[in-house]
Amino acid sequence: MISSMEQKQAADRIAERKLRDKQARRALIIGAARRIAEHEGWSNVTVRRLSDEISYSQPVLYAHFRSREGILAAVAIEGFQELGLALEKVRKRVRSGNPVESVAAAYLEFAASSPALYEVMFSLSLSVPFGDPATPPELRFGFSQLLELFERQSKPEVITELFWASLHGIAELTRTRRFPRSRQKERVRALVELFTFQKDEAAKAVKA
Amino acid sequence: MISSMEQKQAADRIAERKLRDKQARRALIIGAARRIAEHEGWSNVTVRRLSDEISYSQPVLYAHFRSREGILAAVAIEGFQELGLALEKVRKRVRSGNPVESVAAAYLEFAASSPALYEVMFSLSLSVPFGDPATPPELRFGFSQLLELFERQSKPEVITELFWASLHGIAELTRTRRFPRSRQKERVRALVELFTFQKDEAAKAVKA
DNA sequence: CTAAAAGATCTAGCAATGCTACATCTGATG
DNA sequence: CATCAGATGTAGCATTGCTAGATCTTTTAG
Repeated sequence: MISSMEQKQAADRIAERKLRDKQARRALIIGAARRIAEHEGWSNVTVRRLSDEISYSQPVLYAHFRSREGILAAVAIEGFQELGLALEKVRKRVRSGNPVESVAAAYLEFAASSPALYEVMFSLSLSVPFGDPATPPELRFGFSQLLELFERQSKPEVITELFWASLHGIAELTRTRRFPRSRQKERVRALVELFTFQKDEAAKAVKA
Repeated sequence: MISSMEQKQAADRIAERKLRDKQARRALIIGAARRIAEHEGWSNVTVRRLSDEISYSQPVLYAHFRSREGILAAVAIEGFQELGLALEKVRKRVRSGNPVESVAAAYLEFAASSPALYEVMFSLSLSVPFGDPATPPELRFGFSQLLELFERQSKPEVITELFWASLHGIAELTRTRRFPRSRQKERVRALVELFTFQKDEAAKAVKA
């Protein structure tokens, strides 16, 4: 009886180790994809190149992901997770100053420092409305960080969506070089001004 | 002498006709690409499919465009032209009401009614800063339409870029289904409110 | 009017890609 | 130790963008 128990445990250990190995390899694939994309663009992220990079044959990749697009989707989700964490960090840490400004800067910094990552996050159609329960939690997490900024406003969802859209537009048009980087600071300043609501709207008028 | 003259003219005629034919075929290619993209997505716009569609062999396409991407770029430029015209039309026609609102609605209507066209306009990197003289005039035209909306503001370029970024963000996040369509009207209303500047800022406060 | 030259168009094929059926090899099991 | 299951590799298919060379058509020149 004991022997069978021990065997069971041994089998479990083996299963665990195999799972760890598998997850490690999965992380290796995702990491390679990110690295190549960031240095040489997504068109150079081919299945053959990835299999080379991790020193396995191509079919191994298909044991981890359904398709090439599945790999990109995994990278994108990782990106959303990191973006959410970055925003949360800034929002929680900065007590002084305008939180809207801090979060906006953090968002744009994220997009600018990992352009390929940001690109894949939005070029894919793993897109489901945020309300939908099928939406991966990583996606909702980032949104919720923005939401907290405006929860005191009259229509938080609408304002949050608008704020996100503006940030995304700036990030995207900057990434594709349609906006000159030279005016970026002014753009952010103007954005923050638009989305900073005084408790008393009249205060602004009086001040001016 | 006269005979040689006549020959010259005949040769010109032929050259003209050939040019017309070539342009017509070019338009045919672009049209087919747009149609297929809008119905079946850009991944179905293959060189073979296009050559089928216009009843020519594939190499003919390369007499018109350097590459497949060149075809997409041509479609994108056509798109920018049409967007610019649509905005101009609305801006000039609507005298009553808020021009910012009309233009915003027209922009989003354009993006929503031709999602594939809008997609290719911004997914390609035919992207050069607007200041750059190498930028196709079609691209600058659309921007100039938005610019006129805010030319009385203190920093028209910055406000215009911000407005454009917001519109683009809304369009893109709606197209990829990250925003529920149900709140679209409210989003536009909030956007318009943010970008409508009273001559006297106090008026708003007083009114409230 | 006819032959040569120029130009337009097609056929056929290359290299690269995503993906997969099948063979092989390794390691766990009794 | 033999067997069997699962992991991994080999080899190949269909599709893609693109192009060299052959073929056919039109223009030019004698």
